[in-house]
Amino acid sequence: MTKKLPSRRSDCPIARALDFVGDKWTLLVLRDIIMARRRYFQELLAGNEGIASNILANRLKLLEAARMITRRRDPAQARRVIYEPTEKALDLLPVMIELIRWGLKHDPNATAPAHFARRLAEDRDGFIADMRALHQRGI
Amino acid sequence: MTKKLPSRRSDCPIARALDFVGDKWTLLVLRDIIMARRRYFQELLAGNEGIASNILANRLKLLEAARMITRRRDPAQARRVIYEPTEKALDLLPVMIELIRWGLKHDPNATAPAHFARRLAEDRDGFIADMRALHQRGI
DNA sequence: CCGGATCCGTTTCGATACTG
DNA sequence: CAGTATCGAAACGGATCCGG
Repeated sequence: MTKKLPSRRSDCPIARALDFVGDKWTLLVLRDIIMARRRYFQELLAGNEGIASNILANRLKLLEAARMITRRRDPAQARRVIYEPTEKALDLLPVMIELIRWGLKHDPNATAPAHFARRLAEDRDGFIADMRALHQRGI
Repeated sequence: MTKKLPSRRSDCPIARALDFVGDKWTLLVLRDIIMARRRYFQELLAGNEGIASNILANRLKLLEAARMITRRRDPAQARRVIYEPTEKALDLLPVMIELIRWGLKHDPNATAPAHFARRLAEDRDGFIADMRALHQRGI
C-alpha cells in the first residue's frame, strides 16, 4: 500500500504542511515540476534520483487531490499527460529556496551552479518572482 | 528497526536536506526544541502531536549524529537530559517560517496566534533574529 | 509507446509495554 | 526520566503487467 491522504489532529501549520510534503519524495517531485520544469511522467521518472513509477504515480495523485498540480492531456500529442503546478505549489518556492540555502551552507556535499547559488544569496525574492513568472506565462 | 542515516547519491541541496528532515517527525521535534523551547524528553513527548517514545528517541539520536542538537545532563538534576539546538538547527528557522506562511495561506485549518501570524507576515527576519538570540543567550 | 496498476518482499512506523 | 523491546501496520521500491 502506498501513501494515503493523512488527517492530523493538530492545527499547527508546520505539522499540517508536513502531512503533504513531509516525506522523501513529494517535495522532490514538486522541485522537478517547478524548478526543473518537467511536465511528463517519463521526465519526472528520469529526474527524481530514481523514484519508482508506482511511488511517482501515487505522489502525482496525492498532489492533484491536494490541488498542488493539474493534470491534462497534451493537445499536441494525445497520449501524453501534462502535469503543471498550481499557485498553491508555486507558493512552496520559498520553502524550497530556504532548504537549498540551508544545504549549501551546512552540507559540504551539496552543490549548485555558481550563478544559481549567487542569485539565491543576493536576490532571493527576485529569483522566486522570476520562477513564478515563467510558469504563469506558460513558457 | 527505525530510521537510519541515509546516503543519497544526489548532490541536489533539496534532496540532501530531505535526507535529514524529509519525514513526518524530525522537523516537528526541531520545532519544539527551537520554537517552543522544549528541552527534555518528556516535554518533547508531550508536545509533538503524540509522537511515540521510540520514534522520538530515534530522531533525537539522528539529530545528534547530524550535529543539529546537543545532548547533556542537567547539572541541577542528574537524571535529566537536556537537548539544545546547534547553529545548524537554528539555521532551519527560515524553512520552518516559510512552511508556516504557506500553511497559513493555503490551509484553512491551520492556525497561529494572531500576534505570531502578524509578526511572520510583517517582520519575518526580525522574528527569526529574535528567536535565534534567545537560544544564543541561553535564556 | 505512455501512464500508470499490480504484485510482493523489505523497510520503517508507531502503539503499548517494559526497564535501568 | 529516558529511553528499549516487541510486534502488527503502513510505506517503500523493484519488477512486471496492462489499457489506450
